[in-house]
Amino acid sequence: MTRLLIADDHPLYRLALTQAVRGILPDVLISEADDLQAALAELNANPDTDLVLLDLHMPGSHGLVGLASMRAEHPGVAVVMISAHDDPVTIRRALAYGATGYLTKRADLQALQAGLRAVLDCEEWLPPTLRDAVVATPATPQDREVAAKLAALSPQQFKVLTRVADGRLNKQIADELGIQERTVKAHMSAIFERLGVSNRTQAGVLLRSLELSDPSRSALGGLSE
Amino acid sequence: MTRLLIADDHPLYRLALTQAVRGILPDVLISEADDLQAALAELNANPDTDLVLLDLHMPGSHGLVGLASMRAEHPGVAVVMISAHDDPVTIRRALAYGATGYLTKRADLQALQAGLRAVLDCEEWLPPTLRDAVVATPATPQDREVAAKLAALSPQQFKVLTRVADGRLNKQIADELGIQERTVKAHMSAIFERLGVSNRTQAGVLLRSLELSDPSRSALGGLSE
DNA sequence: CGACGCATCGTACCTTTGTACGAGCCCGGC
DNA sequence: GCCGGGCTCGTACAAAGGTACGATGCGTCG
Repeated sequence: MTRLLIADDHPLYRLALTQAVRGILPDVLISEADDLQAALAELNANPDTDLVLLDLHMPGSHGLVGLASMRAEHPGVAVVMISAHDDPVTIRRALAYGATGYLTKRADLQALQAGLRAVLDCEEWLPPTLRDAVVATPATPQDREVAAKLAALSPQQFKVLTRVADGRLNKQIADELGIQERTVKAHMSAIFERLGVSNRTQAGVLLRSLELSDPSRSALGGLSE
Repeated sequence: MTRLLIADDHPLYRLALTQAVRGILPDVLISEADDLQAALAELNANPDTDLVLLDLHMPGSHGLVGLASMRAEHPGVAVVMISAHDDPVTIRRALAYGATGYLTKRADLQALQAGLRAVLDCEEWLPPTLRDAVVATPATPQDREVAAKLAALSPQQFKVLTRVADGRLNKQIADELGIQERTVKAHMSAIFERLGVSNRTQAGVLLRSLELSDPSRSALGGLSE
């Protein structure tokens, strides 16, 4: 049985996506989430999910952070980005960070379903109108490097990193993850080594570099005092 | 005597700008810089500079960081952004962070000179083709808030902040600025209070939120071990 | 002139961070 | 079965970060 997760903060668009999916896969299991935290929780509850449709901009996940989180914590789940912001550079970056495909919100039902079919057949898929432009846009060495570094982190290390990037203290992170502060420190040392940085501020900045400027939102969502 | 600084990492484009300026102001004093550090040094050497033409993307300054740096350290100097990336949202953000105008690199000589004339007369200026779109694009509350917070910092505090955002240690910052580590700590406390954050990681992330994703470059230039 | 903000430096103290040594458990691949 | 890696936890220590009191001199602005 195919299981699918739709992560988008727009209820109506979730509905439209759901119907589009059901049009080609009538008996698919579909979960929904309206922010990154809920989406990750959903994946934890259903690790056998086959595919995630992930909005590029939603609460708790701005830009490619959500994508990287899912790839890190659930490497076996395919993720397709969905966005109205169909810029070749952005698409190329999404692919560099492990996206299986990229669907534009401007696509009509037929185009959307064509993309879904391809992705469900485990093919990489891009909007036909943008494919040439994306192919002509190589991933930057920096993106490749950051993607490789982040891919080298273990799932738990990535969780720690996301909280570091929010400015949390080791003790707070330990409480949130239900582990001891010493363990957090052990993870931090491993993170520093694999990312090639020397302190938490640099690690946080590196992760935050996955964010994209979003017209409608600030990049400072998670800062807590 | 009018003094002007052209900050762009493209020598040919600097030359073109220089000639455009001389076409309307034959005896202007023009300095050049090819990275942010050089530009700031030039401003320190010539605090009586009237106007800076600042590229949106150049070494050491990606996105709006350079703009904010200049506004913080030299509030009296007008800064005009120059970029081929003429997105209304970006332009609106630049204005929120204190830019006097925005010139697009796609402008021809006449359009460029028209813009320069306006700016030299201390008028705000935008590309005519984009003016309507920009006016229709309000600054986000988040941008206003961040801009207000950064504007509340003193010049020296801003210098400290930029180095914190590069992951430097207090001691390193002290050495770079030629002051004692205790003084850096005093600045840090003031910075935390004014930015409404509680540690250096959050402060660094806040400043880095001014960066814009640049196709040709990574956002991690300043990370040093 | 007086108030204010800025920048600098001082002392003392506690917290947080980061490292260096170590360890045991579990799981999946060779 | 063995090995390696991830995840967990342990102790001890050095370094850095952050706070709370303070102080001085220097400009600017009303």
